[in-house]
Amino acid sequence: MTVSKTAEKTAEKSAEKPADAAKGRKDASEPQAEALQLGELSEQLGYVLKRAQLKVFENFLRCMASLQLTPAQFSVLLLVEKNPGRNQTEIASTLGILRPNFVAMLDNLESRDLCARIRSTNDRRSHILVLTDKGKAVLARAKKLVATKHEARLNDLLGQANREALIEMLAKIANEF
Amino acid sequence: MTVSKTAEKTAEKSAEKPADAAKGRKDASEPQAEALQLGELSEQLGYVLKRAQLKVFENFLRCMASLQLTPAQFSVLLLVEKNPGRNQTEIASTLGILRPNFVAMLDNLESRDLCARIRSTNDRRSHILVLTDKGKAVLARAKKLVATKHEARLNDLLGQANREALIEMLAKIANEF
DNA sequence: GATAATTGTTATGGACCATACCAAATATCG
DNA sequence: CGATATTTGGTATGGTCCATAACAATTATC
Repeated sequence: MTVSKTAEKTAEKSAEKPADAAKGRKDASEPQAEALQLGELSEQLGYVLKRAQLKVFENFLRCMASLQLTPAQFSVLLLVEKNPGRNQTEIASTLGILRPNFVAMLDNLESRDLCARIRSTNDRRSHILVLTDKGKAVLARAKKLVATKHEARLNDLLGQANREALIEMLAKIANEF
Repeated sequence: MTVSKTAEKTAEKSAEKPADAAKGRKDASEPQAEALQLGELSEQLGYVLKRAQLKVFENFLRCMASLQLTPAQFSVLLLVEKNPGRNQTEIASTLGILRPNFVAMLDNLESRDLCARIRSTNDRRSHILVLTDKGKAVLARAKKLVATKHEARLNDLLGQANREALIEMLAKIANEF
């Protein structure tokens, strides 16, 4: 997933046979044949979007290494904190997670004592989700890490105004595309 | 992966027991308890980025349904066209695809007669990649579809200037984050 | 009260990604 | 030159994420 800093393994030998293999090549201008042309690719929305997303997730994981939280887990904790008393279906579907896939995720968070399933008394089918005390504490630390080490990089890179414009445009795409 | 248009399966019954279950509830103001609060989630770069990326890929696949090209396949064809005479390792690594995973991808494109592997005479280990005539034709049609049905939507949604600014910012993130 | 719908869950398969390993071909260097 | 290391395409394999079908328990519907 590196790539952008490519050119370190493309080597220097191929794609030339005539009018060049007989010259007195020795020192300068040796390692050409490098650096592929991205061409129209760098203008493709999907391409640059995916690339940016991978980089951002990668950085997120590094920032959260001490708390061992993935972006998806972080979003679950955030949503449960903001919406206490909701069941699994509501939280999962809001995040675009299918209920079957949400089970293992919750098993993980619950085993780490970050959140808990509580049988609802209204509807004994559903499990109400809440954050444990530890979950609240971990989420608080996670927020600080994200704000200072992760989101702050966007400001350093784009500036406050551009950062907000970017988020807004992405949200528009996510909602109206 | 839908979500944004949620609220159609969250139902209308939970999270209320006192001071409401005895009223004369009948018509108006019935289905509350809807619409979870996204909260800080909508400001999270990674969250909105991933959401936007999924939407864009989804739309890309719809636009390319007639040609049966995924975003990854399209990027391979674009790169091979722009850089003829390169081998698998070079094309794959430029796209962030690991060589082992690139094999099946090429098998697919080659079986559809869109591109071909040619044993290099310089280095008989490597396979030079080229587009077939059919591959060039399909790519040409794909470009038109992407331009008119896919990228055009960005202009309709954000406007030309914002579209360019967005691509530029995403590229910056992909390269410097 | 019979039937339909919902909730959490399991099982399962596909797509994508990453690592280890291999044979053939080439590069490197004593 | 020849022994060793490196590179290339490939296979095998496992992990993660995503999607569908099916099921028991519970609740809604009529």
